[in-house]
Amino acid sequence: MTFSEENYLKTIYHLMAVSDADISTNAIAEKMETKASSVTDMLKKLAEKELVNYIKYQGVSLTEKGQLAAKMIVRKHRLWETFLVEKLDFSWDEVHDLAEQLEHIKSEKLINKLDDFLGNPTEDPHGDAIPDASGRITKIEKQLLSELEKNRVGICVGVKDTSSDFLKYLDKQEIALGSQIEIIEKESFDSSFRIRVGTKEITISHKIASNIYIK
Amino acid sequence: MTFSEENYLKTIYHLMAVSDADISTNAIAEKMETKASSVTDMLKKLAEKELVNYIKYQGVSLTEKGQLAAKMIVRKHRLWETFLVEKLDFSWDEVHDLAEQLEHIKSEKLINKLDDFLGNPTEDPHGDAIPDASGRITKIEKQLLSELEKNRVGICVGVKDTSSDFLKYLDKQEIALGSQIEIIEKESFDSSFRIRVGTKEITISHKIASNIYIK
DNA sequence: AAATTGTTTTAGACTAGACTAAAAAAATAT
DNA sequence: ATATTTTTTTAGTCTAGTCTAAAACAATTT
Repeated sequence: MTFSEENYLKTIYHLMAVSDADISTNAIAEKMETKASSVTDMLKKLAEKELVNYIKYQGVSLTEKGQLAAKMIVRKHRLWETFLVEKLDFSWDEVHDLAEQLEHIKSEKLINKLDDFLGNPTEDPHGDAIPDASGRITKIEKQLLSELEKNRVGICVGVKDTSSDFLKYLDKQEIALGSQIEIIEKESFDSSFRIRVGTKEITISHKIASNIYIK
Repeated sequence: MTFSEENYLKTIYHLMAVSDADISTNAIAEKMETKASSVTDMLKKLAEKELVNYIKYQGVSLTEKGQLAAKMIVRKHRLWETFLVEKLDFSWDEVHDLAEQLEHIKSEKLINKLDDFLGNPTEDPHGDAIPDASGRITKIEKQLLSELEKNRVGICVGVKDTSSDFLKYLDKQEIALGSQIEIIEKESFDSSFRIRVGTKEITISHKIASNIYIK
């Protein structure tokens, strides 16, 4: 499987995780910052290899085989991210692009040994689940901070948006995985939140609150 | 720089280390298992980028810039090999192909952090020198086992041939980096050697003896 | 010095993956 | 129901890197 094929599979996998319905050519093109015509070409190729179910003009979904392949790429991505943060001391906003490269290294043995070396983690540095060697995923129960009631307290267990900008913002506010967060007030006018992080009190927008997972 | 460009540079670098004279198109083609015409195409491209000095029909050599780039690839290759053996518990005959992939990961920061994580090693698991971040190489004084006199004792500090077959043979004979080796007898008829490795006495051919470095 | 052999380069073709522009199909609006 | 807009596909072009076959050059032999 080529790098490009792997990137398409991964993108379709992530899109399927949020949409249920078949994935459109345009949705893939947009996410990958490429053109719809390029996507069509690749979908034909992936369908030929029985990695996706593709019907002209009707969108695409992963086959069992494609799903497993995609999970293995996600597994690699998240294990490498964990390695970079835990062992090489990278911060959580730096690791995505590097993992995008490392996820294409071809060796089952390597990734399984890396998994063991890291102590078989079930979540990556952003709180996302790491599929095991057979593709099984341990679901983490969590909810968005924005869904929490006033006066409730929770622990930050993940982030929805993993962009560098958002993660740097969280660093600045001293919000990290494991941080205790308490909802002090919900402002109905602009849906912003007054929260306590550790000992500090800060105000965050609804957009921020709806990108933080709490347990 | 593309993967392919990097592979050509690395090959030229390794050929220059053993030959002094300019490197021929055919030598590169043979080492890379490709065709001479493909090599010519790439040499033009590398010359264009001022990574090599190339004159039609006269062979090629690395420029300063090319040399540094090649060293950085070798550095990455050898640091990843060290990581695989030291941290992930791979054996020394398994790591070459994996390092061929990992050496193309693009990030200076990553490789420097990996270097630190490994304790800034100066040699890889085969006893080859690892260039530092600025390309400097700590020369290791060593000689071939085949050049040693009778009754001399030395420590294995490296191997010349790093093929999986040869390394597996050494494993079988219980020869590893750090093994003490004593020359018991040199057989003049076939130039074979009677040696003691640790407590065991074995016979090895001249070919074997001329691929083991001793200090 | 000419002929032969071997090496290297050129010319032209191929593939994967991207692109643009145009055509076809589907969805939406009137 | 027809017209318009949007989405998707097709057709054809481009680039990087490879290849084969032929031509050009260099080295060796006679």
